[in-house]
Formats: sequence, C-alpha cells, structure tokens
Amino acid sequence: MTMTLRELDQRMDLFRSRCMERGLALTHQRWVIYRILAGTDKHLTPEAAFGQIRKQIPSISLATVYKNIKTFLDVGLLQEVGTSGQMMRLDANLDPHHHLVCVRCKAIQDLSAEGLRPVRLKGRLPKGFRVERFNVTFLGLCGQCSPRYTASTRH
Amino acid sequence: MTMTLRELDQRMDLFRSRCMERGLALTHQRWVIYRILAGTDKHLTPEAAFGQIRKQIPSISLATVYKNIKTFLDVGLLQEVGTSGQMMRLDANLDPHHHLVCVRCKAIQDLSAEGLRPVRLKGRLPKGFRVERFNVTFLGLCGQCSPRYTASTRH
DNA sequence: GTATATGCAAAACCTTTGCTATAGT
DNA sequence: ACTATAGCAAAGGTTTTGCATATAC
Repeated sequence: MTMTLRELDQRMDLFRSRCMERGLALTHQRWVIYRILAGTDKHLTPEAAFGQIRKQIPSISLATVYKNIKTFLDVGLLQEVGTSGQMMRLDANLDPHHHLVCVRCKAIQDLSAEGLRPVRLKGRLPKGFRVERFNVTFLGLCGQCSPRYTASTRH
Repeated sequence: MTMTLRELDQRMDLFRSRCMERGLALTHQRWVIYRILAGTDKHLTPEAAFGQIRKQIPSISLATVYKNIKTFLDVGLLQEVGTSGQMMRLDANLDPHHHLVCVRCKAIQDLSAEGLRPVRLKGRLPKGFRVERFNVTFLGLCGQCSPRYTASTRH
C-alpha cells in the first residue's frame, strides 16, 4: 500500500468539494464507496470494492455501488483503466500516470508519469485527431508471477 | 481503409500456415471469420464481425464466431485491444503499433510503432516486474468528432 | 418539502459452455 | 475412420434499469 492517510484525506476533500459543485448529495453510502476506491492503489473491480464496502455497510446493494461508480466516472472522480475484456478496473489516481499490468494475475500497478521520458511523435497523427491525453500500458509479469519465483512455487 | 488486398493476402497466408502448424481445421467458417477480421483496420467487436460474416454465411452462429475468436487469440492470430469496459475490440495487425481511441465514438485507429520515438523509462520499474511489451493509447477526439466539425453538425 | 439516492428485483448485455450433428483430415 | 468444429440452446457473469422507500438538502 503506497497510499498514505494524508493522500487519502486529500482525495476525500476533492470528493467532497466535487460533490458539492455538482449537486451530489453526500450520502453515507457514497462516502464509503469512494473512500474504499480512493484508499487503495489496487484498481479494484466493482465486485471487489463491493466486498470491502459491505464490511462497513452490510445492507448496501451492488446496484448502488455501480450507480455511484458511474456517477464518479461522469464527474471525473474516478477513471477506468483500459483492460482487455474482463471486469471494469477503477482508478482514483487522477494524476498523470501509466500502468503495469501483469498478464498472469491481472494486477495493475501505477507508474507515475515522471517515471517515463516524454512520449514523442516522430511524424504526424491522422488528420483531424486531437489528443487529449495518452497512457502507456506495460504488459508483463509482476514480481509474484515472474518465472524466477514461480519456478520454485506451486501454482 | 488502409488495408490493401496484398496485405490481406499476406494475413490469410499467415492464417493458413498458423492453422496447419497448430492442427486447426481449415473450415469455411473459420476462414471467413478471419478474413473479415483481418480485412479491416476498424478493430471490430465480435458482434460487428458477426454482422459482416453473416452476409457470407447466413447460417453461422454467434457462438462459432466467439469460439474462433478465442482460438485466434490463443494462437496469436489476433490481439485484443485494451478498451474500457465495453465490448471486446479485435486487432489482426500483428506488427508493433499503438492506438488512437476516440472517446466520443469509440473508433480506434492504429499508429505504427515507427510513428513514435522510443518510449524510455527514467527510473526503475517496481521490483521484479518483467516487461514483455508495451503499448501507448492516445485518447482524444477523431476528425469526425472533434469540435471543429461538430460545431457545425447536428448530433 | 422537494430533489436525489438507496435497495430490491428484474432485465439487458456480452460471453461461455455442453451437447449432438456435421465436416475436415 | 477419427478428430475437430459447427450450430443450437441454455447458462454464466457483469452491468444497467425501474420503481417504491428512505435520506439529504
């Protein structure tokens, strides 16, 4: 866990002010849902978040979690990580950054944009395309899954 | 359409030889499914491909299309483009390349790896992570969707 | 008090699976 | 002939929707 409490507090402050700006009610559920998503760097799936959230609000419904995730995506409090096919992966890190994706266990780690030399185009983009942002995805095996370790490990 | 007939023929040659190597039967369905997917640079969804394929084989079933897509992914005749959430997007371009994704209409265009100066790390990757490959996704608005055009266009 | 959000159940959507018949080698 | 594949229908998993009740403002 690289997330400090101070960083989480900052995220929750942003959450509160963004909700007020957008006229979103500060419900207990909404608060807890965002706190779980913002309090980890693991890029949770909705299902996984639901599991955590339910520990705090046993009566919460999965639909509420989904509805709020959608709201958070709409107002820019959350981003979706582009994965292939499977479940939605959520990211409350709003700073420019990239991703390391383990092709085996599907873990996703962040890599700060400062960790990379600027990406630069050689030529020209297709006519008319306006880039808003970009992100680099590194695919490979994480420490847990890389052969060095798995060779001596039961699967 | 940037795909030439010659390029498509090359892809179909690879398809044939890869099937033989792997002991995959060259059925009419399999051939047509791959030809549709390999004959466009639009990164079709399974559903969209099914629509095209059905024009040539009206009796084909969607399950057959899915099964073959999975097979093609397994044997490396196809790759999946990492999108956020929605449907699977397929890519028969096996050369190193990146993607331009329109956030509005979801169109995906290829950008050859030569179009980009090499991506380079400044620091070190998280301990133990072994990169196999990487890809850059540029998000923005395509020519069709960019404000310049939409301002004078009905939605 | 009014608007918005929750919870529930049902639906929608995309993808996979099991099985029998059919086609490829 | 033997093995792999197609087609069908049914199931599986994820996400969305509609509506009545409850909560925030």
